Amino acid sequence: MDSHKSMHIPRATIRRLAIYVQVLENLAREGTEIISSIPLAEACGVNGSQIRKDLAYFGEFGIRGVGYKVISLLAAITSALDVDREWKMALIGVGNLGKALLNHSDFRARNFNIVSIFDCDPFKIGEIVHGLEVHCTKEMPALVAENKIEIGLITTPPQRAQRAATHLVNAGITSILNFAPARIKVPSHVDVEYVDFFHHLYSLAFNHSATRA
Amino acid sequence: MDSHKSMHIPRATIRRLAIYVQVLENLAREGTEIISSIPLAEACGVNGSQIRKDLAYFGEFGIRGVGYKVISLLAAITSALDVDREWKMALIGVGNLGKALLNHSDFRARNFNIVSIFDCDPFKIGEIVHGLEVHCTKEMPALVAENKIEIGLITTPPQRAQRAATHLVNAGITSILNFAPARIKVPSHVDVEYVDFFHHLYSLAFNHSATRA
DNA sequence: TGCTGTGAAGTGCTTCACAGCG
DNA sequence: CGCTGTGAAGCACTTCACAGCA
Repeated sequence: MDSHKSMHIPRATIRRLAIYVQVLENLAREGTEIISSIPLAEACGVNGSQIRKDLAYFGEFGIRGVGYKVISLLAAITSALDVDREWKMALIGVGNLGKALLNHSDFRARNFNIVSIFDCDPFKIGEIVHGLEVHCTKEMPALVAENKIEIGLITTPPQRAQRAATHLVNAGITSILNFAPARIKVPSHVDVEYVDFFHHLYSLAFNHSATRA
Repeated sequence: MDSHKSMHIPRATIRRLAIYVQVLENLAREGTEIISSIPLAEACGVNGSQIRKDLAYFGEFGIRGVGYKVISLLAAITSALDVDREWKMALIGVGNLGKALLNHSDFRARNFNIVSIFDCDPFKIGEIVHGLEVHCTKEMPALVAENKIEIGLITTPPQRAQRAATHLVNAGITSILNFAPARIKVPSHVDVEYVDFFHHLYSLAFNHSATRA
């Protein structure tokens, strides 16, 4: 394992690191101090070597013959993911979903903060929602620069998701989390993640029926 | 492609079918009648042969030299996924998140209906939330059987997610959608999907930092 | 002629198996 | 002695390339 910075890290590894964080946080809360790869893997629902290999992309964090210190492993992973600092976010689409997210206190707890909100409905612009003024999308470039916003959340209806994405990209945003049930087209340097729990319900439905076929 | 029922279908294919449904629904809404695999693939963010191969697991739905009829392909996929019928669901954990989901009208539109809700807080039991009475988890086996519930939604805090899962499994549920930020342990015949958008934020954060390193 | 459906080739991730260290 | 870290083997999914049909 040579210079960790230069090598390609699988997408699948990154997704699992988020799981490890979740499980390690719960272990830390319960007071577990040391854990070895196999029980940690079981708690995460993966294979033991998987964890060791995933971690190896970033360095050596374990103690041979012993295991991993929960607290310091957690710190190492959050540092590797760069989620041990503040991230500022913009939200576009102040409807039901947007408001529900603004009420979601976990953002602040994890240092992912929504600092500007936007809508294209003239009746909503100027309204104060959860302490934030709803801005017109025209003001996005200025506010993104001014507030050092790095992530955009799309919570519009599907018809307006593409327009919202384009606004974000034009404002200089390169990381987008899209809650709208629509795929969006963005330049290749922009990174998009999709959140849609109907996808998960569809998987459950299919497997349910396949299992009982 | 012989008898479609018997062959193994990759998890990855099922996940993509949900994307195809989403995109086809939007195409249908915009009035597109026919689409061929390559433009459909672009709209979905995947490769053209990927779509053709995914569909081949279930049958032949295209017209050679022409493409796919949007409406009938949509019907074919929703039928293959078994999401063209009603699914009844139970929700455990009537907190902020649980209430937000109960208000989420898309469930009804897609025929995934929450028909019973549970909590272990004695102060909440008996309360009416969105037209449903909050039940004690003890009543779960009876209500699951009576209402023919097939899917369980966990919206408890992480500490109580495992207990909620165990209640669901004991009540005969074999499909669980877990919104709590904790992994749960269930027997191998039970299928669990996890929804946690912090996982997606972590991916965005990592890629953001990696790209600019 | 154009696009689907599909075997074959290619790729990347997962798991194994064990050397190496605490 | 036990568990980590890691090359090598295995497996699953993706992409290619084209035969075959409308």
